Amino acid sequence: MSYKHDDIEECHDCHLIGDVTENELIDLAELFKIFGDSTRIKILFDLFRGEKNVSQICEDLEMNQSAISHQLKILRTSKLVGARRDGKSIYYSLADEHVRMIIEMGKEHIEE
Amino acid sequence: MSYKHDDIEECHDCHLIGDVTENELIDLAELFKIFGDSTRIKILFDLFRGEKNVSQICEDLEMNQSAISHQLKILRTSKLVGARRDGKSIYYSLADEHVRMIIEMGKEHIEE
DNA sequence: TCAACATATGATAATATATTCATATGAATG
DNA sequence: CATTCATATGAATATATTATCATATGTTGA
Repeated sequence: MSYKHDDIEECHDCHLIGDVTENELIDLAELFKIFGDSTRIKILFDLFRGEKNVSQICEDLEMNQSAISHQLKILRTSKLVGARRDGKSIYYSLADEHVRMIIEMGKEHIEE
Repeated sequence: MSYKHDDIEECHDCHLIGDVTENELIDLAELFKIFGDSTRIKILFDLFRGEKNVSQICEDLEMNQSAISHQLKILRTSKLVGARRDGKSIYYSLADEHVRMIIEMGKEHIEE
């Protein structure tokens, strides 16, 4: 018996794993992946207590501005953070309660 | 002003982001990273309903045995799944309630 | 309008990761 | 004990990801 995939390519919308479609799982992995980088999760935790501009985040994380901006872009694209401009600065904040919940869960995991 | 990191290397045990140490966040990112791969999350969802052996997982995911085994090893190493041998087969299962909770949360996110 | 500041972005290089193939290990059975 | 089945593992390749550097964009105030 061979377990090779063999490209019979049924559509990912139709293929169920448990009771969830393959596509849904791919999206879910995508979401977890965002949290799965230490720079990004540090940013999220940093924003947990309120909005901050980029310079503040750089100082808090002791990382250079470009690296932070690149990761902020990923967080923005994934709708995990929101941004607002105030003068020269841009203030970032957690996007919604859903994100707070996931982070909250992370905190609990840590504190257990 | 420069935001370069500059290797002043304070210890990660001491550096706080919010009220959490850098090391704790690195570990947490590590955990999320495991869930952040579609093959691994498919395996975890597949195991959500009960233990399965490797061949069954291969069939469910339509993926080749080696790829599955490699990912199972990562899941084992991270203590997210447990394994038990029965004859020639090895049965895998979710390691504990903590894992189930995270997956449960994923399911909710999907079903919202 | 120019200079200074805050942030974003593109290119690159270093590193990590996943899959595949080939093969090894280990159990069962004739 | 040789063969077959189930799984694991090492090496190689392909791909993705991250940080850095250099530079661009956009804002403010002189």
